[in-house]
Parts: sequence; C-alpha cells; structure tokens
Amino acid sequence: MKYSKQKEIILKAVMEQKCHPTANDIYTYLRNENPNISLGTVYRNLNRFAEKGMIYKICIANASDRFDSTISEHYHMICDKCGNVEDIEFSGFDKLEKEILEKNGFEVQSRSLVLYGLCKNCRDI
Amino acid sequence: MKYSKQKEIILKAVMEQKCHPTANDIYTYLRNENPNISLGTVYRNLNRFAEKGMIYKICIANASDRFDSTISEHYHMICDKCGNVEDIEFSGFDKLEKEILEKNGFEVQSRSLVLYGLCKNCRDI
DNA sequence: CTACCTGCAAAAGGTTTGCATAGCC
DNA sequence: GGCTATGCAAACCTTTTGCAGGTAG
Repeated sequence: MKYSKQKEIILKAVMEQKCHPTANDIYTYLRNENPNISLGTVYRNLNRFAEKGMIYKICIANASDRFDSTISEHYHMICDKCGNVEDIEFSGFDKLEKEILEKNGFEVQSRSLVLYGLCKNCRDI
Repeated sequence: MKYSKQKEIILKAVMEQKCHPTANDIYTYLRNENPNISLGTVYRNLNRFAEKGMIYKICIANASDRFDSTISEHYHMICDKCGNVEDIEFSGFDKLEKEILEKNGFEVQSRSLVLYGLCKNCRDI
C-alpha cells in the first residue's frame, strides 16, 4: 500500500481512540488539525486497513460501523441506551465451527458477535 | 395490534419463505397478487412483528436486514460468495453472559451472531 | 367516532464512487 | 512518468417518516 500523509494520520487516530470510533468520529477528530481531509478518504482507508487486517471493523445493527485497533479475537457488547461499546474476550467458537464444517460443509472465515443490553451505568439509573 | 389485510399477508409471506427474505423480497413477492401494497408498509409491519417477537430480524453487515420465521434461539451463517443464509443452532452464551454480568455489570438482552465464510457449494467450485 | 393503519413520495442516514487533480516512488 | 491516492460532490441503497385519506373496532 502506497504511503500517504492521510493514511498515516487516519491509522494513528484509530490507534489513539480507545472508544471504538466510527468513520465520522475519525473524520471530525482529524478535521481539527487537517481541515482538508475528506470523509471519503477516511472511509476508503479505514476499509482498506480492515481488509488488510490492520484494524477491525465492527458492524452494528442499525448504526454506523465502528473501528477497533484491537485485532486479536474479541467481540463487543453495546448498550442499547447509551450506545457505549465494550470489549468482550471470548474464544468459544472452535467447537461450533468444527461441527458446522462437518455437518454443513460450511467453512467459517470470520465471525461477528454483538451482545446488546444495558451497561452498568444505565442499569443503575 | 389492529388487524389489517396487509399485516395478514406480510406475516404469511414471511412464514412461507424459507430463505430469510429481506423486506424488499417480501415486497416484490406480494406485489404480484397485491399491486398496491407499499414498501413502507412492509417495513413498518416487519419491524412491528419483530418487536413483538413474532418473527426474528437478522441484521447483517453491509447488507439488507433479513427476516426469519424461526424465533427459537438460533444464529446464522452467511456465504460471502453467494450470500446464502443458513441457520445454526447454538446455545452456548449462558455462561459468558453470566460472567459479563458479574464482571462488567452489563446485562445482555439480545445477541447477534453471524458467521461468515464459504458454503458447501461455493467451496466445491 | 376515533385511533390506528395505509399508500405515496420525499427525506434521512450511512457509505461508496466518478472525476479531475495532486503526490509518492 | 506512471500509477495510485486525494478532495469534492453527487450518487447510492436501505430504511424511515410526514401527510392525507382509509379502515377496524
């Protein structure tokens, strides 16, 4: 992948943000220092990075995709009330995927698990 | 919920289609016999049914939502090549969700698991 | 009668894309 | 110099919504 200043700052921004930013979050964040950067470029590069496995793209029901600098196997829980995204460590799909391959002939290549509910804060209110 | 002819045929259509139809699939299917039905009505009612738990809404990354007449706990695998959706039976989240509640205070209310990969047919090609 | 429903069409929201220009190697 | 990336804006796709008229209870 060819170097560009934009790629550099977009990737850096994802790494810095701990809160699972959307493409638009990144765009807004970068606009401060780089008023000319375009939303199209942010989308293009985030998707490229995700394709290459450099970052992880989280697809969420009825909401913007989010991006995550953590690429090890993990999943997400999202609060239906405040929208906060938290990480979950889980690695319990091996057995299931083996069974699926044997029974259905389906070869799993990636997985998306999102748990929806209420986070601690919103439950307490 | 108040009766309407449209609700009746939309619900019937979901029950008849075994292939996890999108809202637009249902719309196209119903148009043959009911040229006046509107896409808005199809969306409105599918969402209402899903809210009431009468059908199940499957949210898929970068694609239209699909609807499923099976409402028991199950998940889906989707072929990246042909787009086919197959059912998976799985009920292994109880332990994980209990841990999450204890550790993070997050109360899971619903879950979305989608496995992406290659189905038998597409692997054979 | 009244509340809820429909069809229609327009709007919304998120994301992608075509094009001309600019930048890396 | 050639090829790829960018900025901009328009297009795109799916889904939602406002409105005026219709229908169930």
